[in-house]
Amino acid sequence: MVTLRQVAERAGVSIKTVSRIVNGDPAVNVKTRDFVQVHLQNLNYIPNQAARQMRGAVSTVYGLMTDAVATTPYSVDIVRGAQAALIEKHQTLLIASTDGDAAREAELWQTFRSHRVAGVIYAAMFHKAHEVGNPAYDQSIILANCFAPNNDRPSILPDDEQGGYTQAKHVLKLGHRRIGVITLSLDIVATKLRRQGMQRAFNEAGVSYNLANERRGVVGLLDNQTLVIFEVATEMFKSHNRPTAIICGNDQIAMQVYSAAASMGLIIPHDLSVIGFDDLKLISETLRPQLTTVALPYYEIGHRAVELSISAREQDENFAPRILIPCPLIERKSCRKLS
Amino acid sequence: MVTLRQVAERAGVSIKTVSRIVNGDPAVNVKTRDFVQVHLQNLNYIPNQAARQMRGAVSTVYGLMTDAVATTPYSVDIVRGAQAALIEKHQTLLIASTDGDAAREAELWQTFRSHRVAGVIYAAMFHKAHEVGNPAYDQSIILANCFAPNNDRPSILPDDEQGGYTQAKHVLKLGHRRIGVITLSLDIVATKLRRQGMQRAFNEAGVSYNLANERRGVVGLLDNQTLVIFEVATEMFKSHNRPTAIICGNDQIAMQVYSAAASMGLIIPHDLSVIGFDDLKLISETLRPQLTTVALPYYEIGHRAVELSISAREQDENFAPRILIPCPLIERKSCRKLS
DNA sequence: TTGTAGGCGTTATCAA
DNA sequence: TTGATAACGCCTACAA
Repeated sequence: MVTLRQVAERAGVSIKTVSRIVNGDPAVNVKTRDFVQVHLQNLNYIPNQAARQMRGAVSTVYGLMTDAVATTPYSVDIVRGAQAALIEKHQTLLIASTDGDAAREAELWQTFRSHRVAGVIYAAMFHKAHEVGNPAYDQSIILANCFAPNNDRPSILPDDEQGGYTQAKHVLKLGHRRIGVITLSLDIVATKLRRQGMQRAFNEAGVSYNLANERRGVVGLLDNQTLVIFEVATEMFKSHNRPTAIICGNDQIAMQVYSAAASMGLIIPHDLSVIGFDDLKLISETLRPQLTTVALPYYEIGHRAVELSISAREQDENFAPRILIPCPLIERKSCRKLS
Repeated sequence: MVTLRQVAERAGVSIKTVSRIVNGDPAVNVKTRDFVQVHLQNLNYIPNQAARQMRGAVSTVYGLMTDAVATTPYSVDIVRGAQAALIEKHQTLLIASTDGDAAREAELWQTFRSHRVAGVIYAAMFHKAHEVGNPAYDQSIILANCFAPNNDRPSILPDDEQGGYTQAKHVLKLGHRRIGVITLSLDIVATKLRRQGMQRAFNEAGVSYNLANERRGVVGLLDNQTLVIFEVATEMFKSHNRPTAIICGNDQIAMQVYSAAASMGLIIPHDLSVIGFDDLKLISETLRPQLTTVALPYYEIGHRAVELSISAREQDENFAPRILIPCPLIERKSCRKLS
């Protein structure tokens, strides 16, 4: 690798002069600059980050730690969002996955420390609590799509309460009153929050939220039991008072509802309105009719997490905001207005 | 950050002694070792990678460059595979995305060079040719899910020819003879390769591959035109000689075929066998019946790419193997044996 | 406007 | 078995 010294020798100037030029210091003669720049080009000089950083400069590398267990495929958009935010600032991203293993996580904190990363984002692949297992990491840690049990760390989260509200509000506004709900498992954070949101929407509309119309689904993406939804939906449709709209805990559930509806001869959205959650485009854009749903703002979460990480460096250690990112309604073709 | 010097002072030994202990040099008195190790622990010493690397050690960081345009959600498994392979070797991964922009790519080569990464993997999100745009990167570059137009770089690719063969072989073996094919766009590499594979299977079975049964689909995942498949399939089913099996270019196409079949009252697999490609679990495991398909081995591709990168460091510059990873058949419930 | 000296944290060399 | 010294490439402080 070419060093400043080598360029300096070729150009017949001092190391410092070359350094100035590389770093755009204006205090340098234009002629010298142009002259040296040619050599810089010819030798294809690239500054050595390690050396720069050792000299005391702030690291240009951020760390991103993920727990890639039971991954939903679109949650990697968190990573994309983070990358995008970082590239704007000419920073780079060191990435690693714990696979949900605490020992691995501990190792990774060491690794990140060893690289003196400027900050780290811990990103969970679904919304949950996570106690960061680092005994002694001293830079900023931002939680993305997860939160500290004691709320003592900055975190960026999807606003699931608002998401549930948005789902319910949408179908209510379209005039639906007999509304079925098929949720994810009750033990995940998002389910509870969304239900609160739905209840709020029902209250506002002066409709009582009828638990009897709620069914519990299954969360596991890779879980064969998701097929259970088909039965659940079918049973709902057989009811003498069958719902005119179904609110689903995610798009996969909605997909099953489509199947169940088709098998009973119900036409969506004419006979039945369906609204999903997540906006898994693979599903939402491929279903016929395309699925109206509420999106999980993963990209935005990653993006904001990086911004927060950067700004956190100037905060004191009690800095622990909890930032909620809205889940937008994505209107497509699966809901109709009752007249 | 704690340095060797600080530990040395505390322990009352020389810097070099501490260094020896940190690096597991056996030439050190056991007593000294134990004694110093206590201080190492107490002060929570972590070696500074930048300093180590500057001293001339080999970098422990690899670079991964992706082109995240029009991403299929599961192709990120390439990244997972790469991470897994790297963690086994206690290496880390610097990651960045070009977004398909050549200027950005050029910048990234500089960045990677600047960090003196030990090697880089360029991973495409779908199988294609890619001319690496690096004027002067001198370490090993491995192409994952893509290949150099001149075949002058090592690359790891899915064996699409074998994948197509596997699809066709499967339905032929089940006794199907009237077989419809809905491909991806013809301008992508995979389509041509898979068709060759299908033709090979047909030849082996002594059946002629009838182009009249082939329809061209659309590749764009985010493309509304995928809905066109529904019409294509419906038209096929209306034919007086309707196919008993459909080979699909991907699982999304298969999903559309399911819809079309349902709307015509055809039961899968009784009236129609369907085989997909990609194994997008979100779809393949959620469809009813679950979809028989051929998987794209993304994880494996990422894993092998890293292994290749590591071994490539000892090769001369003409090292340019082209390694094909098989696409395995994932048998589920959507195909039946004709009796 | 340009250059010199020194030091960042680590490891290799050589000496004790 | 241990330690002093130099060097890696860069940048800051200071001087010319």
